[in-house]
Amino acid sequence: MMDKEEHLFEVFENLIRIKNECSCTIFSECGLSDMTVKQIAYLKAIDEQREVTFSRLAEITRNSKPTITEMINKFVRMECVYRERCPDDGRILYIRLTDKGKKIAHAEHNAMRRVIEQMVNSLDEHEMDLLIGILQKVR
Amino acid sequence: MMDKEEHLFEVFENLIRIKNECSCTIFSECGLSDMTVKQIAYLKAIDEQREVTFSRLAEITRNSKPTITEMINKFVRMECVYRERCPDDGRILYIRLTDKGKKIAHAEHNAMRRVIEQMVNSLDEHEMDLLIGILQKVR
DNA sequence: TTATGATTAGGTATAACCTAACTAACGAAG
DNA sequence: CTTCGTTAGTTAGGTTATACCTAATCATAA
Repeated sequence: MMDKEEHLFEVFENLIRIKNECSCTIFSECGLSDMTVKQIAYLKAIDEQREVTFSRLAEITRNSKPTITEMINKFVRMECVYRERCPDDGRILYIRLTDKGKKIAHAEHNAMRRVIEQMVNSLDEHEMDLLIGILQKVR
Repeated sequence: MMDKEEHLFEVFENLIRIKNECSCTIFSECGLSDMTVKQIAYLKAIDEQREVTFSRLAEITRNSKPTITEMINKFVRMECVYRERCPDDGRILYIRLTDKGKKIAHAEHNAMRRVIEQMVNSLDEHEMDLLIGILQKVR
């Protein structure tokens, strides 16, 4: 049994490697290999909220509003987000992700997609069913 | 087919989630949730080399020697590494990982192991064979 | 006119790097 | 066996950038 565990380990290492390669490709496609984990987390936070304002983001991330302004200015320089004024209330600005911002926020997700696509290409329908059946059992 | 892809995606998301939970557990077991990606990469570099010295690490990481001294002092404060003088040449110091340092360097690896262990517990031998057979086909 | 949302100004702390100068230890030459 | 050049690591001191903050200001809404 130990032997099988080892084998399974190698197989999964391989899959994770493929996934990481995909993430890296996506990040370098955006020309942002040096982005910090925190920055990516912030972009994700912006993505998850809809219609997020500066005050709201300050609340969520537990930072002061000037910190958020600074952060957003940086993201604007990086072309990841833009400001959109609320049509009903001129004081409010929404923070929106650009295509590039979305790409980064979804990078992990998309890397996963690419690996799955590779699977779909490598496996037949029967194997897919088997795989789904087996992996569903793991909790 | 689209439907199966979606299904497979969910199944894998679940596995990755389990793995990430494991990594987080391992990091917080070390009381170091705020470690940077770079620091972990450096610990891994120390782990991969054997008998690594300050000069060698400066070479590998393309930093100056004072930078390495500073970095190692920090890791010593974090109780991740210690210095060991070379018995044959008093000028040379080896950088060694403590148990905590090793734990961090191997965190990803160990998280993977835990997930595999969960698989081994959830699946019978036949299912394991099937799984290995199927996943090996993905390249 | 007061409250609210965002920005600006100005400041602090720390990280992550650097060069130059120093100390300790080795090893070969005289 | 001393001395001198070399090597390994450290210290001192500096730079630059990041990531935060408070207080004050500006624009808009109610």
